[in-house]
Amino acid sequence: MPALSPDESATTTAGSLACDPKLEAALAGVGTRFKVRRGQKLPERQGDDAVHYFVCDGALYLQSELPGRRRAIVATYYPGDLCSTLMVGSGRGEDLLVAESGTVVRVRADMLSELCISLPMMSHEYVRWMQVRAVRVEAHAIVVGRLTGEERVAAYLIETGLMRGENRDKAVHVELPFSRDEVADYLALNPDSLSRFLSRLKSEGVVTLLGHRRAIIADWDELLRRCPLAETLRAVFQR
Amino acid sequence: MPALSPDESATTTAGSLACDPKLEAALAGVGTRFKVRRGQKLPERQGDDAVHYFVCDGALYLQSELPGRRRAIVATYYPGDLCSTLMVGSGRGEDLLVAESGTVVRVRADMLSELCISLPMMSHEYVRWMQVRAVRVEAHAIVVGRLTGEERVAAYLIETGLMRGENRDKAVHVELPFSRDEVADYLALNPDSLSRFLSRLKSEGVVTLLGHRRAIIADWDELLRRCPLAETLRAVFQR
DNA sequence: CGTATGGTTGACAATCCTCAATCCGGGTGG
DNA sequence: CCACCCGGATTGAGGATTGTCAACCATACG
Repeated sequence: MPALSPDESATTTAGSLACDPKLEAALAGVGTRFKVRRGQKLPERQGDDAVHYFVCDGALYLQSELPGRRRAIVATYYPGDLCSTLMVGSGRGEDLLVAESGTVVRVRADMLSELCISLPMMSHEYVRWMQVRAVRVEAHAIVVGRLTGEERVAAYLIETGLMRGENRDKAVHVELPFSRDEVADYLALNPDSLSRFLSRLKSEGVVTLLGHRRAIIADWDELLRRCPLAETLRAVFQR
Repeated sequence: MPALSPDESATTTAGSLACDPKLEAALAGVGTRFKVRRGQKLPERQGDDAVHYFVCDGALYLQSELPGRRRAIVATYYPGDLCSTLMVGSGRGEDLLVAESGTVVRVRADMLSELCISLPMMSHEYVRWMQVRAVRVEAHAIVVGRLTGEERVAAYLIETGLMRGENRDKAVHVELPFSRDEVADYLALNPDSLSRFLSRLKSEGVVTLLGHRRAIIADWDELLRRCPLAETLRAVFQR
């Protein structure tokens, strides 16, 4: 068993990862729990208040549109993550979108603040969410800034494998939440270039693609060797 | 007065920016206040505990070294910022360094947690620090991932101008905390390329460089026009 | 079974990196 | 006060990587 492989004990199917039910219940008590569909844009305000989205199921991402058909996907939110819109401004082209249909709990910012006072464990958890987010974005900044195209693709597969992969007889199966264009914008790559790098990994037997949304990482260790940030990613993307 | 210019009321010299004295005093009460010199590496542990550094004066940065002489500078910490080393692992090549000599307060992680319980305002501030940090790194990820070389250089000058600039008869004077190589690694650029882009901005009369560590942004508005992320940077780098 | 959407691939262009030569500025010693 | 030297900064030529555009292919869906 390689040290960096996804949790072997994970037997749930991808997309229905466990997230602390006590937290979810506490948040649902002061917020609204509802289903979201892929492609849906989540409002960053409720009236005049900022809101938080707790991901129960599915996946969200934060994008930023730039002039000239450039888009950056800055962060991905997985089940158990809290996405805060306190600093999101759609006036600056930033939007929170649903990558994979699922369930979220929406909580108004002031409600969460109150909850943090009445529930000390929530306060602790809130800080942890923010820290995890900061550290993940840092790792992501290194990926898009200093890695080559092929290393970036490896980094994405490692991230997704760690967050959503299942171990099946030495290979890792992953359901990919992103479309090609979304992966490309997440990795700051052109979709054409992304396709090339993926093809290379395919032809070298590291991964196999089943349809458009399912990948089998045949050689996990080889994938790790192809990404200089593998160790950091493991520390940061952990479920 | 351009809408995006650095605060006109700032009369302090760069490097001695104001940071909330009450916060600083509260932190100094449970931590250690000391001077740091440029180039110094700050330990990320104190015994077995993680620590936080509150920047009173000067500037810090977080770097990550990669195989093959690649280095990424992931974040810069200005006066008033709190740098948490909870997730920094020098085992993965990450280090916290001093860009500009100054003063910091070091607080052990458990001490800060206690302070957050006894002082509700500190808890609120802690969350805000983490959020600001995440949002800045997000903006930075867009800069290094999706902007062209020249746009990145403009982004850096805007960031530094907003955080440390002084308005003097329509121009903005800035003391740059980073060396050339550090700026290059912060922008995910090669030092040679950085030099080229700076020369272009110089020859076009947007900036003037005085010595190696001092810049005069002659045409602030033009600089903003050259960076598609100017509006976001203003929202995020604000003192 | 046809159409539509999205993914792949090839040729070429643009951008940025690498390496090496040159330049400049600041300190040192004559 | 000036010549010299050293380290960092600049600049040029050439190469590597990635982006662009267009044609082709596959998969999904009615």
